[in-house]
Order: sequence, then structure tokens, then C-alpha cells
Amino acid sequence: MAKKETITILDIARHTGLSKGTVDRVLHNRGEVSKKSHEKVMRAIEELGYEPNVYASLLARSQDLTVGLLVPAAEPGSFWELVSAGAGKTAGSVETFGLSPRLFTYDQYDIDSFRDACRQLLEARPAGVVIAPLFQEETNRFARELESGGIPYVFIDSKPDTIGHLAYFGMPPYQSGYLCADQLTGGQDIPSALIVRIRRDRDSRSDPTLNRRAGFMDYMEQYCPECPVFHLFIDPNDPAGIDRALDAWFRLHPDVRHIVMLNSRIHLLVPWLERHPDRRRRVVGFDNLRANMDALRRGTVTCLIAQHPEEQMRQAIEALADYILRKKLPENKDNFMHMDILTRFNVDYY
Amino acid sequence: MAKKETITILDIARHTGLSKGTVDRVLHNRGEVSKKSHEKVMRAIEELGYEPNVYASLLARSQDLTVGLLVPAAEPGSFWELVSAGAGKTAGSVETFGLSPRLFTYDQYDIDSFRDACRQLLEARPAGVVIAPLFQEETNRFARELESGGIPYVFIDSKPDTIGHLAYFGMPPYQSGYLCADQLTGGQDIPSALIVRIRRDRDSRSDPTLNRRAGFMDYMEQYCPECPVFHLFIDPNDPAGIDRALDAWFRLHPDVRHIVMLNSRIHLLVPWLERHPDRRRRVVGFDNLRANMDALRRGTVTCLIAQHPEEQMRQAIEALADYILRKKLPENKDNFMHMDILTRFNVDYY
DNA sequence: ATTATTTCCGTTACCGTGCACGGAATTCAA
DNA sequence: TTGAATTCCGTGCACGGTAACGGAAATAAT
Repeated sequence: MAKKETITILDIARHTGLSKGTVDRVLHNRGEVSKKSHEKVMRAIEELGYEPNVYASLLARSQDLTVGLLVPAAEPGSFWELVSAGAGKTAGSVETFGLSPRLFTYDQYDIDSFRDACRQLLEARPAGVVIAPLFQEETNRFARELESGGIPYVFIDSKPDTIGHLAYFGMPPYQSGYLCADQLTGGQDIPSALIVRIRRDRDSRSDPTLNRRAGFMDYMEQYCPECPVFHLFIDPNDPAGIDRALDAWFRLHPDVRHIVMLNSRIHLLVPWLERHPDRRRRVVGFDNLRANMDALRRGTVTCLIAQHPEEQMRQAIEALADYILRKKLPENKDNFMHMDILTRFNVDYY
Repeated sequence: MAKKETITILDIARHTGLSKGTVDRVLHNRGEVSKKSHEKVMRAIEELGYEPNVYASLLARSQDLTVGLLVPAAEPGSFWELVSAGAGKTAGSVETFGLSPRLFTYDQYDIDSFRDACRQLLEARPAGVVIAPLFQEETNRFARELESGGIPYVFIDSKPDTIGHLAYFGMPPYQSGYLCADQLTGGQDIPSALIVRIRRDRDSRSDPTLNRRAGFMDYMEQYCPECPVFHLFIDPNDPAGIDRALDAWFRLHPDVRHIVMLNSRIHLLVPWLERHPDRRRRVVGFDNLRANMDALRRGTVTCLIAQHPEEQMRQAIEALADYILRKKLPENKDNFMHMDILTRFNVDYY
């Protein structure tokens, strides 16, 4: 930390023969400054290498900057609840920075609600934005809007084709499928496997588990080429239907012992699984939802692959803070985060 | 966020009939305050719920506080190198807070060097200290010294019996052994297992892997009661000796396929293992050292259990920051951190 | 009782920015 | 030319805390 090297607005005021008031006006371009003075100040800033003192600014303003968090609404026990929780956990440590994160949620099945959330977020004049994107095109459009406003934004969880984002934090989708397959087989040859899928995902053109499934299938292809992989489709909103579907399916395939879901919903299978116990069964799913972790503890689920959504959110906000407060760009634009393997022996310390 | 609710030191000065100066003195307990005044101020702080304004503080001080990090010297490729690395990674984000971490290292086999490091650290007048302790009694003594100086300290990795620490971040030792055993067996019955140990550890009265081994053995007892567990002792500084020891031992036990080390040195076995390949062997070790991870990638090591030493350091420093800057105590004093399971399929994203 | 110490404590000048207020300089209208 | 309306710009206080300085009060020394 420099001693007397720090350049203050007073320095550049003196250097230009103007006053700190004027300098402040150009810094926040709030007008009332002649063209000539504006130029002089800009030049001086450049020459002297002025950098604003964040603390002083924050102190004087005594008002936090808001960071907008744009995430799907968190139904209780859902994946997005974890993400929101991450925001809360970060908040404490980040508020010291003078940033106060604020949540803007939308219905993940309603694009209009997404637009609404975007609008509200913009009205809050955020200094930065974290986006958990679901609608590709709409997200791109919003990103463009942020850029034109000079507002930095970070993606978490998944990433559209946008290029202008400050950073991205998420799990590598293909590799997560690969890892999942390895955990399912336990590195052994297995006779057969079942992927349980959400019917709606198959029909929608943007199946969120697409890449993950590709990784899964490639692993099986390579390490268990003889092993047939079955698919079963269920409706997550119809528990009774799930039970019937599983009953029917397993009547036809009574010897299938390896079951996997590539999204966060493995808990949907738990009631059926616990009514039909089988010590030699292996069940693998994703994400550290409470229901999933409970099933893990009881031994119904063998293993979960988790991506620490809270951690993603934390890092996203921190990257923003670094940029907003210190103009520091993150080291890497795209950050693929660690995939955690949870078993009942380490889940309690997660 | 409160509007005008913020309590300043001026408020508590008025409330106690004292002045800013005095309040400031007790806040930084730099003496020159009568017992009575000290008490009054403390009570007012409590009653009014005063929270220091970090920006103002940072602005006024315009000089970083140093945080001392007391860790064993990092031989290249060793566990402690990871810990030190963690310090570097944290630094960036913490410097914004006006804290600058500074490393003080000691020779883990030389208690005098530890004392030296302690002394140097104290001379730097740190605002807080992170300790990775190895020498129990000596550490306790040092802790006492810090306490009398009013300097908060945090332990990482392991924890002496001290009670006065601000926080502790580490892996739960017993459970890590349990988890390790589960990964070694893969949840199956196995016919036999070998623990490779460091000879010096057995002889010293403070074997760092003691609890871990207890967890390991208890798991085996419970899930593989028939499985014999062998022990083999090696000298880490004698590679040729290791080779000979392994040669000799495996001549006698050619069918043992499950090998484990409960410290970070599994890489010591790699040369021998790769000269005697066996696809059906399972090898489990600890900690994400470069050499270990490389062996994992090549398939020589099946799985590593890692504790994210960098993360421990980060959290330790952050806990200190919270306390120093905002007088916030950590939520939990003892924090057992997540145990990460690394396989060759997720190691690349670690 | 007087002087010398020590212990405590209040005063005050910053730290670097934000912003309101009012005044000087310039332009426009008459 | 003069008064009014605009532009521009400087001054000064506020933000909450830090720490040096010096002085008052309490205690010890003479």
C-alpha cells in the first residue's frame, strides 16, 4: 500500500486549476461543466493515474450499491433455493464491501415473468448483476441492455452464447455426466442401467440435461459397452403416476439395479425405492437438495454429485465486487467449478 | 439497511459522558483508559448495538493491518505448499478490506524454528493470526501470549486443546478415516487391506493420523469384519528403501489389492505401483498434492480425499477479518469442513 | 505543601469523496 | 447599457473513525 503516492481528486483539481467540486462533477458526469474543463480534468486523470478511493466514496455516500440477482423463484426444496441461499450467505461478507445483493426472481416456466424481473432489476439501477439464465434469447437481449448501460454481469449455473459477460461460474456439464456414470458403475462392469427423465424436458427443445447425458452415455460406451441403458419418463408433478410408472417398468425389468437421474430430482424416486428396498442397488443423482441429502443419509441414494450452488453465487458476487470496487477483472472468464461427490459418509460435513 | 439508525462512536461517547478518543481507545484496547470508563463504554456498545463502520475506519487508517500466518515451511510439492497457496489466493480479496496477510514459516521438525517464527510474528504486531499447529505445548504457550496481547487467532488443519481461539477450520479426523475406508472398499466386501505408514509417526507420541486410523479401523470392523488389515512402515526419505519394503511385503502377500495411506504421502508409493501394474487394485490416499493428483489422472491412485487447504486458509482469514474489522464472532467456533472425494473424473476441475 | 510522575481523557486535525449552496462569469433580452 | 437568465464553478460541511498532542486529575516523591 502506497504511502503518499495516492492521487486524490484534490490533486487533479490543483493540477487543472479547478476545484474538487468540478472534478467530482466530471467523475460522475452529472453535467454543469464546460467542455474545456471536462477535457482538462479527463486528461489530468489519465496523466496522474487517478484511482478513486472506494472507502471514502462509500463513506461519503453512506449508501450501499445494489447488486441484482436474477434467478428462478425458489420453490421450497428446489435447486434454486440453494442458489438463493448462497446469496444470503454471501451477503454478510459482501455488505462490508458496500454492496447489497438484491434478489429478483422469475417463474422458470413463464418468459413474461422473466421480462418483468429484468425490468424491475433495471429500475433498481444496480451496479452489477448476477444471472442464472434459462431463456437463451431473452437473456441475450437483456445482456445487451446491460452492456449499453455499462452494467457488468456474471452468469452462474449455465451460460448462453453471450460474450460480454464479466465471468461465468458453473459445473462442466459434459464431464458431470461422465463422473456420474463412473460413480454409478463404481468402476465395475454393470449389467444394465436406467436413466429416469422428466417428460417435459424431452419435449422442450432445451433439455437442460442434454450435455450431461452425452457425457454419461460416452462413459458407458467406453467402459461398459455391453451394458444396455434404459430410459423412463416421468411427470414430476404426479407422485402417484411416478409410482405407477416405476411399478410397471420394474415388473418388466426386475434385475436392473443401477438407477440414475441427471437432474436434481432424484428425491422423486425415493418413496418408491424405499418401498422396494434392495441392498445391492446403486442410485446416483445430482445436487445437494435437502430431500436428496436425507435419502443419502438413509442409504436410499448411493451418491450425489453436487456443484455447491451457494459457492457459485458467492464467487459470482465476489467477482462483481472486485470489478465494481477495484476495476479488477477476474482471472478467468469461464470458471468450471469442482464437482463434489457426496456419500453418506461425508454428507454431514457438507 | 437502517436509515439514520446507525450508532457511531460519537453516540456511545455521548451516552457515556466520555469522548470519541476514549471510546476509540477501548475499541482498540490500546490502554490509557480507567477500568470504570472501559466498563461503561463496553456496556454502552452492548446496549446501543454499536457496529464499527469499516469504510470510515479504513479511510482514517489508510494503512493495512497485517495478519500473521504461522505455517510449516512449504517444501515443494508438500501439503503445506497448498496451505501457503491458499494465503496467496485469499490475499487479493482481503486486501480490499485493508488487511495484508504475511507468512511466517517454520521447520516442522525443529521446535526452535517454531519459536523463532513466533517471535518474528509478534514483532510484526499483527492484528490477527492464523496458526497451523504442530507442536502442542509450544503452540499453547504461544496462544496464551497472543491472548495477553489481545490478538485474535484461528487454527487451521488441526487443533490443540486451547480454548481461547477465535475459530478452527479443518477436516473431521475420525470421519475422514471412515470415509476413506468406504472409498477403499467401494462399499463391497474386500478380502484384505494394507495401510502404509510412516515409521517416524509410530514412534512419535503424536501420530497425526491417529484419529483417522481409528475411523478407518472402525469402518472395517463394521462393514468388513472378516477383512484383515495389514500395516507396513516406511521411511519417506528413503525411496529405495520404500521400493525394497514393498517388494518384500508383496512377495509375502501377493493377493492384497487394497492399499491406503492415511496421510498426504500416497505419492511415495507411485513409482513402485506403476512398475507393478494391476488393473484390479484400489489405492486411496489423502490431499490434493500435485504428485497425488497426477497419479490420480494416470489411474495409479483410485481416489483421493481432499480437504481443500486453500479453502481452510481462506475461511480462516475471512473469519479474522470479520472479527478485526467488524467485531463479528464467527457463527461456529469449530468448523469441520467438507471432505472432497477426488477421482480422475473430477480432478481436472478441482 | 510542593514538585514530579503517572494515569486518564478531551481536543483536534486529518483520511478522500459527495453534494448542497451560493456566487461569479457568461450569455441573452430589452 | 442594464437587468435577467443561464452556465459554470468554488466553498464548506458531512461521513465515521484514527491517533497525535497536550493538559487535567490522581498518585507518588521530596
